[in-house]
Amino acid sequence: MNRARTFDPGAALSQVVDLFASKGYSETSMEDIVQTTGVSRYGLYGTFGNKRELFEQALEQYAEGMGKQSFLRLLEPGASLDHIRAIFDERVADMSCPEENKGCLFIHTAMELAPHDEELRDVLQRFMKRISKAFAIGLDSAKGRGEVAQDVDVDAAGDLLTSAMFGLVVLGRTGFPQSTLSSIVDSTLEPLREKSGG
Amino acid sequence: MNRARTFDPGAALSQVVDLFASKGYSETSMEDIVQTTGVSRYGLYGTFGNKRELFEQALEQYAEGMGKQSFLRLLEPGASLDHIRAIFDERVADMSCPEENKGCLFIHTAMELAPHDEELRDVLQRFMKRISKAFAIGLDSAKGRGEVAQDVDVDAAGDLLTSAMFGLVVLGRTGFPQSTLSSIVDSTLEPLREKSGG
DNA sequence: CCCGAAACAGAATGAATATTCTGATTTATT
DNA sequence: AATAAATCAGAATATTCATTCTGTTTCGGG
Repeated sequence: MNRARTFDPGAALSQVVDLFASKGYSETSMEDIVQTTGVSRYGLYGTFGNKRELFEQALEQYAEGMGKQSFLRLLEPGASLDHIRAIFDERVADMSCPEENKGCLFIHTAMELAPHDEELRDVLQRFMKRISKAFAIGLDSAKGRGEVAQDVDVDAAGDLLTSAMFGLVVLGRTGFPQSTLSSIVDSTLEPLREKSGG
Repeated sequence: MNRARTFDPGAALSQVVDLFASKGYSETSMEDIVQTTGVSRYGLYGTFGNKRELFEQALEQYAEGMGKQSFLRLLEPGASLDHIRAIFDERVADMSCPEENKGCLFIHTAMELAPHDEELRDVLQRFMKRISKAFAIGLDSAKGRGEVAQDVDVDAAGDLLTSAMFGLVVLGRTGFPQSTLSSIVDSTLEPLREKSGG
């Protein structure tokens, strides 16, 4: 009886995620979203609600994507310091490719929306805690492999790595070269490492 | 012959700095600025140019203020690790006072404007490099006092601390408690410290 | 093959925004 | 005191934005 939807909501949301991650909330207009996704206003509002709700769903898909792409590995038994290093290296690579203009939906949310949107702030905080926890679990696993020093507090180090990741993105956005970002990653991870042959 | 200006441009700019630092560029309207400063549109446009130019001047005043308030100490001969710690603690205190809603004009500039405004990106990069350099000089001084380990590369560590400061602000904005932020500061600075009595 | 419910494309709406304009007001000099 | 230049407060303008509305098109069930 009804006409079928002509777009795939998941695919459209992915494109919306990229837009918001690159430009943030205020600088991304519904017109941008219509143009980029090819979905009509009717479809967007009917499927996702208003802009604010669309952003929330984008944030959730972004977090899920980050989890699957990067952090799930840290929860597996064989997780090593190399896995953690790889997560930072991917982030550095993203930031060193200016034409792709990848940003960070977490930072945009924190800076633009979190202070006056309690719900988004809580959602964001939950996601960040999940990242810290994943780092902590990965570090614990790496400790078991003798890669991380025994005296490292993995929970505290998890928060440290989460925070460090955001700092890295901010420097990447201001155009610092890949070499600088990589050096910061080195400086961040080096102190955690078990000194071999001391 | 002419009527005198009824406002102090420096004081007005200070208020504009606070507005932009708290809410960023897009979310701060000229109407906000008129209301907060009490300065008429005529006065604002006549004195500072358009919004973009006003922002640039705010960014410069912000950087100067940060320098005078925080980083100049690191250039003096007696600079110690405690001075560096104090800079982070002040930042943590700012972020732990939600009603003041202090933000960071550097991060807002990096996330909102730097990718598509080459001039602001270069200005911002210059300010960040200055901060890294100040940290490096402070670390070198602290090294001379035996507080920082001899094998620390102060230039690399300067970049690390700059990046860490931004990560801290992002976590502060998403509502993490002061204890978490302080713990991250501990984890950041601890590896630099000379091990006493080893 | 037709009907109606749902989706489509895009026009319409109303609010917000950056910037400019206007008439009244002030003040240093004559 | 009178003048002219500059400032002021706020109205006017033109644009952009989020959201809603409208007439048209599609397509499953009778």
